Amino acid sequence: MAKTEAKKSKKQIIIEEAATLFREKGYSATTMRDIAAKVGVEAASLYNHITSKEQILSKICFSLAETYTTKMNIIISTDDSSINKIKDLLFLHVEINAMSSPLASVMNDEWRHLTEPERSEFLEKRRTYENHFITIIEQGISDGTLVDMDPKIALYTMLSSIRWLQHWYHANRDMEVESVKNTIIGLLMNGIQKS
Amino acid sequence: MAKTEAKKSKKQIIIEEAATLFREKGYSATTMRDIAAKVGVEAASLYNHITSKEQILSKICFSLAETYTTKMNIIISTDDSSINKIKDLLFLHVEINAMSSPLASVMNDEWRHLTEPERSEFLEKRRTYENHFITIIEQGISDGTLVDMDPKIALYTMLSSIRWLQHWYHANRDMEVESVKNTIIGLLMNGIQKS
DNA sequence: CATATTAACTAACATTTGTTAGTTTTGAAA
DNA sequence: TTTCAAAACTAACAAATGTTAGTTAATATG
Repeated sequence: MAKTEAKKSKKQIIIEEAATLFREKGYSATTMRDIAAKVGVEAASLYNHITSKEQILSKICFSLAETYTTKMNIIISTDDSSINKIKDLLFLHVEINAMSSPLASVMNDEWRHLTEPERSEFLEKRRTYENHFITIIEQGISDGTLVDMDPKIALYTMLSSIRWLQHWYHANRDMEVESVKNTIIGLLMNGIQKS
Repeated sequence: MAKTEAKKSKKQIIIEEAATLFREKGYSATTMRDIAAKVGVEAASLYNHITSKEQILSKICFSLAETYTTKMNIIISTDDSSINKIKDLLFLHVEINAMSSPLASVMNDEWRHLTEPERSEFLEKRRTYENHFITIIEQGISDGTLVDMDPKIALYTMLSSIRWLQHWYHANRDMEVESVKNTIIGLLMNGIQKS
């Protein structure tokens, strides 16, 4: 009563438990009965709250995609330098992947199990996001703050480099969040080689 | 007759077709009937050559793991500088992920569907590989050629950064292999920031 | 208390799954 | 041509899967 924690809807609980299982076993290997057991309910009861297994996946993918898009728009609209925008975006990715609700893992690895038209819609969103990111990198290259390189390769390499967090972080709690953040961003910015 | 190409065993063909499907749809979502169709045979016929679906996955994971281990041992046994050893290992990873037989993708993403005892055996091998890699990084740090940083974080970041190739490369053939290689290694060595 | 809605339950369905059994075809060696 | 093993086939299995139908319990509202 004292606490003002938003009471989670059962639907939300189902989605979160499902996400945990999807990260652990993958979408296809996770059964509705697995999810039901985690929620503490019979499989058939899930259908009072969700309409299909795929809808769960869809909700996960699109809700996180929405988060990325929103944050991206905020960062774009500032008049920060391109290199700072990139740093901000990388921090964002590190945070989402490390804080590791399982959402990141599922969105990145299981989107391919979406069926049409959600699949195309999702890929379209991702493409748009990547294009915005690439534009920022190109600005950095042309204003001379970034090394001249293929921006696409740079983007994929950077984003990919952060993904291990979603699988590893929750198993390696000995590492300090701040330390992980700074090491990764430092590496991407300046490399591992002492100059 | 003129060509001395090793005639592939049917078992090998099955494993390769399966690997392609596993990369595309994931292990669990790929059925024995899918594999059979690709091979051009009925599902039951596969069992004249392999003993189970899981054995296929197992063969894929361990054969590539073997490749990594062998190459690692060669690189370790040279008296090259630690930074050159690291470069060699990164090149190796780029090559395996880019040349992209689907093996890399499957080993990295689907190993968790191995059952015991293969699963533990695989993880053990991976651990050993990583530990060797970390040792090399530590040498580089203590001899002053590498930036002082957590070697574990550095390792995971570097290896992870290369993984996008396994999913993207075969779709983006417009990029030149050499260009991709050099951009990635350059980025990891010196970062994206102009100094 | 009466009532209406929400959400749980049991039972079952139609498919799909990996795999086995038993049989026929293929193709090389004799 | 006969023979024999390798490898294909058809048929079927038991188990597991996502989902629906129909019903009962729980909870909030009048």
